[in-house]
Amino acid sequence: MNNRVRELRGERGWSQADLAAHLDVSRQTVNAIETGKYDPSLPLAFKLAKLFGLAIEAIFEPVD
Amino acid sequence: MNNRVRELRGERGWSQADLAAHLDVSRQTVNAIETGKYDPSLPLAFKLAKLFGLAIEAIFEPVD
DNA sequence: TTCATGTGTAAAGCTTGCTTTACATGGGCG
DNA sequence: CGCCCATGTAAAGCAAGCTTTACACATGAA
Repeated sequence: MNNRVRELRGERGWSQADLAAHLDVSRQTVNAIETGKYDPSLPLAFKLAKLFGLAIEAIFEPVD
Repeated sequence: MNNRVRELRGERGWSQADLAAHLDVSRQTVNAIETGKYDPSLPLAFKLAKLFGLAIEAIFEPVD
């Protein structure tokens, strides 16, 4: 699963810690998602989509 | 998180076992998602969306 | 140089997602 | 009645998501 989280975060000038605070998760979780260590849960994917004002499909892409 | 999986499955005349086979998961996993025991992973949500020809947002709704 | 900030990573531990096996119930059909 | 099918649920176990604490490194500013 590829994602555009780092790019979208960068557009807003946010640090990983800033984004983590907005999502109410740890900074390590944001880092793990950005670096592809694991995929977010579905609820967290929805939080990201809402925060960035995008559809989940516009942020995440199943790589198969 | 509410979802329309049971409804969408019903429209196709599929059993939980049928849907599970299409998704390559166990029947118990389909049942657990339909009965709200837990949410699917993001990759499984993408599989459901693709199978039903819908956006993830059209199947799942964060209840908050 | 010293310090703060941002990022990457690691370990231990808890919770959630998913598996296999198994049993119970209800409905329809012979 | 006896049988099949669909569904619900439970237990045990493994994998994935997320936490806290902690350390390393790079960059930029004082």
